[in-house]
Amino acid sequence: MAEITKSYESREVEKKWYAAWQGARAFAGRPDTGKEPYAIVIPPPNVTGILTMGHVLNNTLQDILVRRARLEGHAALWLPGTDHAGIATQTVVERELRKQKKTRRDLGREKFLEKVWEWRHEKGGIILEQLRRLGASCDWDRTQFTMDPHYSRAVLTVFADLFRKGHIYRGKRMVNWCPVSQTALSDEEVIMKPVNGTIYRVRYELVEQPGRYVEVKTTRPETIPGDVAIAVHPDDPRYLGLIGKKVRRPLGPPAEIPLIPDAAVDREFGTGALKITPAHDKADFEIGGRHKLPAIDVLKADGTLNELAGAELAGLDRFAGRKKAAELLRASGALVAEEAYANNVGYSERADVPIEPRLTWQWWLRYPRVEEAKSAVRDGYIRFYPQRWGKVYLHWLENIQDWCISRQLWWGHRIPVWYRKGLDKEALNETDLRDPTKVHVSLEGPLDPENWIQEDDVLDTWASSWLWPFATMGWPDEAAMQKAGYDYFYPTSTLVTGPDIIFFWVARMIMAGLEFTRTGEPIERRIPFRNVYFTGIIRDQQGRKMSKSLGNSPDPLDLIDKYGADGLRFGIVSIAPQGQDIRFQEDRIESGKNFCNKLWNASRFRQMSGEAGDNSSLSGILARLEPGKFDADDHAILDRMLATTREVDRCFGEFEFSAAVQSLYGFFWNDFCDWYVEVSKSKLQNPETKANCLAIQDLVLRQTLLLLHPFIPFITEELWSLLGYGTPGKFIADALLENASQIATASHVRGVALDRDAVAAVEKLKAFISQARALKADHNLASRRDVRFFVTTGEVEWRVLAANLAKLTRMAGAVEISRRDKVEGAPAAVTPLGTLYLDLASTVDAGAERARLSKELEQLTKHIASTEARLSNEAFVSKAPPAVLEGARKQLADQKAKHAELERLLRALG
RNA sequence: GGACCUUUAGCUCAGUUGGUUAGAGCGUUUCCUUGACAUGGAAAAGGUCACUGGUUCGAGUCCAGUAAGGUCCACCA
Repeated sequence: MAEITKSYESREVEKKWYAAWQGARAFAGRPDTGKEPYAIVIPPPNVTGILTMGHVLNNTLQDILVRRARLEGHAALWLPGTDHAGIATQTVVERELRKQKKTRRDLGREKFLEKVWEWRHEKGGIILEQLRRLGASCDWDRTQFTMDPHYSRAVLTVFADLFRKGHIYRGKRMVNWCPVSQTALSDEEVIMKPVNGTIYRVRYELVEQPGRYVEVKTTRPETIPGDVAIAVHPDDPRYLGLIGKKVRRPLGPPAEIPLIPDAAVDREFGTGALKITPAHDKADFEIGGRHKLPAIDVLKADGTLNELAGAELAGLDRFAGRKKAAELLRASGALVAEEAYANNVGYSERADVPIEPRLTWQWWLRYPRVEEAKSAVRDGYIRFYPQRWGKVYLHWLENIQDWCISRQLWWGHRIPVWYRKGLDKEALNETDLRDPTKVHVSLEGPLDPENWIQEDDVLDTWASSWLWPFATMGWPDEAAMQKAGYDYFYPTSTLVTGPDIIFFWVARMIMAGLEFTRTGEPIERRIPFRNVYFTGIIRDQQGRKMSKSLGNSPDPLDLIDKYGADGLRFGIVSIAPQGQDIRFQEDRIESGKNFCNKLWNASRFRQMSGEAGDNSSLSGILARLEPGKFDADDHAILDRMLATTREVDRCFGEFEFSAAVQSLYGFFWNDFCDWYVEVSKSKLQNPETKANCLAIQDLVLRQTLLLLHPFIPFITEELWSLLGYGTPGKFIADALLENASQIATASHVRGVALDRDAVAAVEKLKAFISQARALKADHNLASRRDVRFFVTTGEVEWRVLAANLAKLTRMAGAVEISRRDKVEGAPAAVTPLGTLYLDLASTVDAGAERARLSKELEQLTKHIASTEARLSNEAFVSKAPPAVLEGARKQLADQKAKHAELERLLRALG
């Protein structure tokens, strides 16, 4: 067995074991009918992505789940991959082209796509390499990409199927248009931002009554040339006589437009009169439609004004146009007033510019399985953690709008629709769309392609990633599904993702799963996953979201270099409570590293303490236990080990990862290292107790490594091997993690009858030691190891002390602890095992001593008063449960005994 | 406007169905390089649990309200 070195070198160990795992295909997800399946599909990062702290948290949690599943004996699969991320990727490649002063249109569609593929092969998927550094145990042989041929087939199959079922249609509607990317966006890709702008009060002159005006307030004067009416509320007395009259449009080509009544107008807002610009506002479009008014589009696709806006505005960008429009209005006297105004403006999430409501032809999807998707979560087939996200999910589904699935991009799945040559696309109605002589929809395309023209648009990226849980497992190809183990692994177990994509992705995957998998079978077979764990969002210390633009996110790879992958994993999990956002603090990552160091050194101590005996299996270690030689510490550490095992079990059941980590941390550091290892030091010097003590250490270390392995896989694998717990050619993950009752049963068979009072006994010993150390510290003797203690105590207590005397003397840093009948004039402390005196050769400062004891007495008196008050409350005595009552009585008795002893000590001081 | 979350030690957070004197890590003070670990050990200081009411024998915990901060959805030009 190799020696455990003085310090843990994460870099080499991580490299070594990751290569070993991959070489042995330890992460392969293989269906095994003798085992329970456990599957996770990764939320596919953008192929352009690089690892962020969010990814670190998210993927660490997935790795923890899948590694734990392996230890529990499941056939586990973690399926990785990337998303083609339409806009993001196309933008990256276009940016590169721009450096060569080219646009994608210069290249043409085919050449441009070649460039994107080139880019993807060279630079895409860096993030998957980075995940390996983190220790992610994905089945890399199965890596998926949403533009892979078989995945694309799944996407197009779904399109054709939904088209055939009538869920997909083409329509000219108001969409969110991004003038930078020059494509339509779904509602989910638009984020509202408060913007400080200007609102303009503009007057429109009545045609029949020159000199009389109707005033409106608008934030967008540049769209006035697109006005087709002024609307007022039908019951608004201010405008009663004016409805039906005409006003002159104050900007753009001269026109007379009517005043129309419409109940959608808010009388309270502005002047109560609203300019109607159907081409540039959703509400206006609806009002225009009701009154059969035309829509005049004054903008081009790139957001510049066109000739319909008039000669002065044409060619200007919309923001420059706004200024110019205000100037023109001012010059003509139509601008009555302008004031600062804060309103909410929709921004393109990707390009970060205001979106333009724009009337265009797009493909739309009426979502399938909406009701069933609600039921899946409402009725508990799918569980959300934390549960409250279920409400957000249901609210979205209640108010669901059709999904605009077409994008005016090139990078993506081109919509499998062909139009008969010579047809006017714009004029196609619903009937034409379903007429196969006019419109062809299929994966293969028409047999006579020369007579058809394919749709230019591609599908929204999310219209491919919503199929992720089953398209990654071969769907819809039977042979591929067979090979991937679809029947075995679907539905997957748990999805780990951020709540920010609950609509984009989670809800849509549920609907897709319900619609496309296992038609006719019950809902629990068709859902894509059984649990969804929503992580928190990682924020910086000021509480801001971590983002590239703010530059407030540390590079995870730097953190790995600095603290090790295990340190990073342990740290990030320990600060990520369920369902709450996380304020990132690097010192928590550092403490993750420190924990690894502690684990390393405790193992080192174990190795240095003596040769093992059979360490290679649980039963081997159990056989080395000598139950007859157990003392209270042996009982207590095993009891705490089982309790921790149970607690970690519970945490996995509830997805409480940080609680699991904290429990393991406390157990290992405090119970094992600070106490058991310390008491071991005297037990190991005694040949009588040495072997049993080593066996107990092995039992605890072995179980701790197993429990910790999902969280910190590298160091646990290394120690597992160095301590000889494994067998050659096997990994720690090949072992089976026994639960608390299995271990208890197995120990029982070996004659170990765990003493449940031992924990309480050890607590008393700990209190005793603590008081002894405090006495020394109070008298500036903490560094001295030649001090003597005396104890005055009863027979029973002394027997406990005597049985542990060697350990206690060492732990207290004393040369001797002995019993006396009476001690006078020495500093003293009242412990649960008797009164402890520090043997001070020098004279005691009676004043200081009195102050110290008086302070303690004073506090104790307060506690006694409150306990007495409770016990003298008749209502408490009659209504509290007996256990609580008895506890209070015992507490009072203890407090009073201690009180009496303190008083006696004070009297003795004189 | 609607929904949700948060408020506990200087900082970041635990606190599981209401029950002894409210915990951890970091930070702070003092002491310690003793053969696993100074990435460490020991001792200590530090909290009227945001506020106001209510329920209860008993409230950090349950209920109502208030305040502050945050998130999501909808959105009036």
